[in-house]
Amino acid sequence: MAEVCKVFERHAEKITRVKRELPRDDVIHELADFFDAMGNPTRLKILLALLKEELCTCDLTSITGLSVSAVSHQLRILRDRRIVKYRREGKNVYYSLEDEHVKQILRIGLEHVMGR
Amino acid sequence: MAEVCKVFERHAEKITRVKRELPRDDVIHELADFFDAMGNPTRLKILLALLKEELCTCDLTSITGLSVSAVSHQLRILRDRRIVKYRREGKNVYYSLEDEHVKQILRIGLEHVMGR
DNA sequence: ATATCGTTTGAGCACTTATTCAAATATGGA
DNA sequence: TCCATATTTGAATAAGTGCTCAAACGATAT
Repeated sequence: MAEVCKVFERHAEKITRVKRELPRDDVIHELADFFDAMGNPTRLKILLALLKEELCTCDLTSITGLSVSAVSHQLRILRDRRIVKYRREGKNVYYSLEDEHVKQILRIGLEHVMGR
Repeated sequence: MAEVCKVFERHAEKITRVKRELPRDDVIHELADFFDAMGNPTRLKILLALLKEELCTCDLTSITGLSVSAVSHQLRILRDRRIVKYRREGKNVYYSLEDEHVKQILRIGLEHVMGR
């Protein structure tokens, strides 16, 4: 790394300013994990389904067409990254989207890919 | 797959409704690719830098602290998925964010991880 | 044309990740 | 208690990903 080109001298100011204004590395990592969680077809399908309404693991299995185990593994990732929340009701565990941010991002993303 | 549990019978209506309202699979894949592109620390750092201003490959190398090659590879992914656009000016290639959707999503995402 | 600078590309490799399978756990009912 | 249903978990594996290195490309200047 760090085979800096001559541009550095000309752009030095700009570069240090941008560097200084950038979020801390741990914030960047956390945000990357957040987007990464939505960046997989299976997990995204789960999230888009939950954008409609609360659903249990079994519902999501039927909706995605995957095995119960596969869905549960993906749900764990979404839980760990606080993108979905859940509640137990008898034998079922119901999942829903964590907050408005998640919903907004899903809607804007949809708009983005639909409109082109 | 498809080892559907008994819940299916009770939730049949709900499930088919959600299924019907879900975007087409190709749309979901495209959207997943979109989020996936932001779901990597290096690429995300590049995007957050570009949220501040237009920058050339070399600037981004210096900002990320990675090799020119590594940055260029990641820029290719961001280009292919239409998350950044670019223009050539002499020997330099300047990159910037594709549109308002991308900027909005980055800002909301930041809000999401910062506020907790 | 030759050289230099900035950038891109392809191959290769270490590392990560999504799914499957088998087994474990949790809840409610007979 | 024992059983069925719903869900979670861990190990294993096949497929995918990010980086490095070496080479090529494109633009400008000499």
